[in-house]
Amino acid sequence: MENKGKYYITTAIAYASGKPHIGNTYEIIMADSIARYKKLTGYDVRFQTGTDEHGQKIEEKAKAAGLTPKEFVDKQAAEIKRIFDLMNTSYDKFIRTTDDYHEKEVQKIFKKLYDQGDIYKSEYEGWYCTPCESFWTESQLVEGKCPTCSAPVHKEKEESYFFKLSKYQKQLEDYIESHPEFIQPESRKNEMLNNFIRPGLQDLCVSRTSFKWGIPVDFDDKHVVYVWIDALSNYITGLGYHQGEKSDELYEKYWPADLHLIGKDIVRFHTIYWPIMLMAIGQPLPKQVFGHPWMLVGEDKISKSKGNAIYADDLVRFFGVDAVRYFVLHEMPFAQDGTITWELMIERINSDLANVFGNLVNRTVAMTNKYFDGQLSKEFEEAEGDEEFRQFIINSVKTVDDKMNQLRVGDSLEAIMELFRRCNKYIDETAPWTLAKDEANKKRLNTVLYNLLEGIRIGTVLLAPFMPETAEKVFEQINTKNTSYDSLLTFGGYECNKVTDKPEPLFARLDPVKTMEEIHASIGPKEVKVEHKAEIEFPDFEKVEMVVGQVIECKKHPDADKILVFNIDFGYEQRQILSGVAAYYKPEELVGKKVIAVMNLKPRKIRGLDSNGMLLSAVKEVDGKEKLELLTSDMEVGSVVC
RNA sequence: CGCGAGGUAGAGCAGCCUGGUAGCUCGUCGGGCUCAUAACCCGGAGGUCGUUGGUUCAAAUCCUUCCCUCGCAACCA
Repeated sequence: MENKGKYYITTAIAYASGKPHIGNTYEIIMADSIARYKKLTGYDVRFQTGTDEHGQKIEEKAKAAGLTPKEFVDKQAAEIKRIFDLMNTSYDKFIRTTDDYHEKEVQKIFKKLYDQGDIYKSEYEGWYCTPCESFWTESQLVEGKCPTCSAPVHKEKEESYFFKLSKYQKQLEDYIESHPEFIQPESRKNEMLNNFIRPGLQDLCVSRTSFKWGIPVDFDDKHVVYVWIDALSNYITGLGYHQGEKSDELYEKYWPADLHLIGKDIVRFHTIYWPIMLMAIGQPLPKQVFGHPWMLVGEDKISKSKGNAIYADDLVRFFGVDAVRYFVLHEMPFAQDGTITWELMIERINSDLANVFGNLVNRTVAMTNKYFDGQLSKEFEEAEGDEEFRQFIINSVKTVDDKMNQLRVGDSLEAIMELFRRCNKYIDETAPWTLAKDEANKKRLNTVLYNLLEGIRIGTVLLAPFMPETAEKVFEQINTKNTSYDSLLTFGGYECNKVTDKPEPLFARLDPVKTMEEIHASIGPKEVKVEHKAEIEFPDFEKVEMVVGQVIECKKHPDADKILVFNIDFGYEQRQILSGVAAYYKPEELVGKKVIAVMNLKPRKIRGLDSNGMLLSAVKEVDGKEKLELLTSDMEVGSVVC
């Protein structure tokens, strides 16, 4: 096969603060399928992924876990790698931002930018709250005081290094405009230009003094390099880029990247900060950045705190690696968020993988055994419809290629399924079991089965980048070695080897009800993670003053969507209390209700209105939706709750 | 008027850029078939393409009004 040149693809590096859920895992599966497809079609591919291991959050999480940051990220990185391996992803390089060669290069890059005046030392000025040790912006302050503890704040300066993005703004804008394929999907391109670049780029804060777990700035050790320069440069340090010296061969060969595959939330960093960094160090820019959509569970964004997270290893345990790969790749639209639920997963496996694909292979192999003892010959007898069938199969190869070149992975898989559906239809059209009744039709029957096995072979070669293990199984069952991409360009590459005499079903059909029961039994209980608070003494509890009061008046907060403003009668006084229940109640339906309020909570302003207490309510997550009820009482107004 | 995405058959989506008979998968109903994993194949029912007005010979598609949903931001004492 002709060598089409090199192809360097990367995923974003995963933040090593927790276990990646299926939404995170989706990215590397997609990258893997693209990498494998490029390899199949004749590219010299390099595929890099890894972990982002610095930052305050990791520092804190490590502390909470009683580990050093390094011990903590070692554990996390191992877990992330395990999941990537479980998903059978063929990355060539797993980089960790704590790798020493990476740290060294980041320091050199930082120094280089500083020396040439692109990074300068300045001060970040903001409102500082001493008790909370936090900076706040003007707009975050509540009445000029700390929004968390209401303590007075003062202006304070934190020393920081800044990167002069503005210097490269014009150059970047020109690049983006003259390379329409650079940012994908295109809607993101306009977003970047209109919202960030054209209004003028703010200089970027690229160092921190507020935490220690990062790459030290080697000429100013109070500072650590903040995420941008550290994380983004992994794409070149992983290839052996050396600032100011000759880089490794790998770098010379593979850079610039052909594709950075990332989530849509970090498009900005990859299409603004990263290109500017590269311009500043005089390196070529990546050819394309694709911000893929997100995978949602039902209607919701996946989040651990919501408890709706679905993990790759659980999915694999129930469905197998390739079925999970198929699902996430097939189900994710190009530019719109996709949905995953256990039910959808079962449906897809049954209809596409078991019924259409698995069953096709099974019935074809079975007939080959039944009518020809498993071995066909190349003696053919044409009939009407054969040519159209062959054309359809060959056209599918082209369709898949078109779609893959546009990174439309889901559409590619759909085209492959379409091919298999066409094969099933061909069986019906030709009715091999009828041909088999008359020995005179032997040659014709041989032709029909040959066309089918060849269709399956072609479809399976196309499928291999997406479902590698399944493809291997099919190649074994139909006993073909002819699995090159070149062999797909003309119909007729199947060798007529003896097929397996005991075809195992590729995918078992799943009983939706039974499978869901099993899933609930196995996963359900674990999802409910109760986080208990520390034990308290009775006197602590006694400090809380709770009283029954009646709602006299209730209206929406004029400036806050989620908040209702209550006027509540406690018998001895009336109070205004604010509560964030607007999503659950209409104001008028609460008038007259007797609710329970905490009276001695420190008053606080919320978006301009005073709240002198807090209403009690019960909250629980039910079926992924938060359910809430304000607690009420039938007791007289003014009753003390204890 | 904070930013963004979206509203097309019971469900999930494509089509919209570049107007020209509304399409796919699942479900449902009916039929066919018996090689196969009760699978496969064919057909039917089901949509005034969120709403208003406009441009046009022609609008799901272009412009406009309003409504609704979902992210992000702010706010849940």
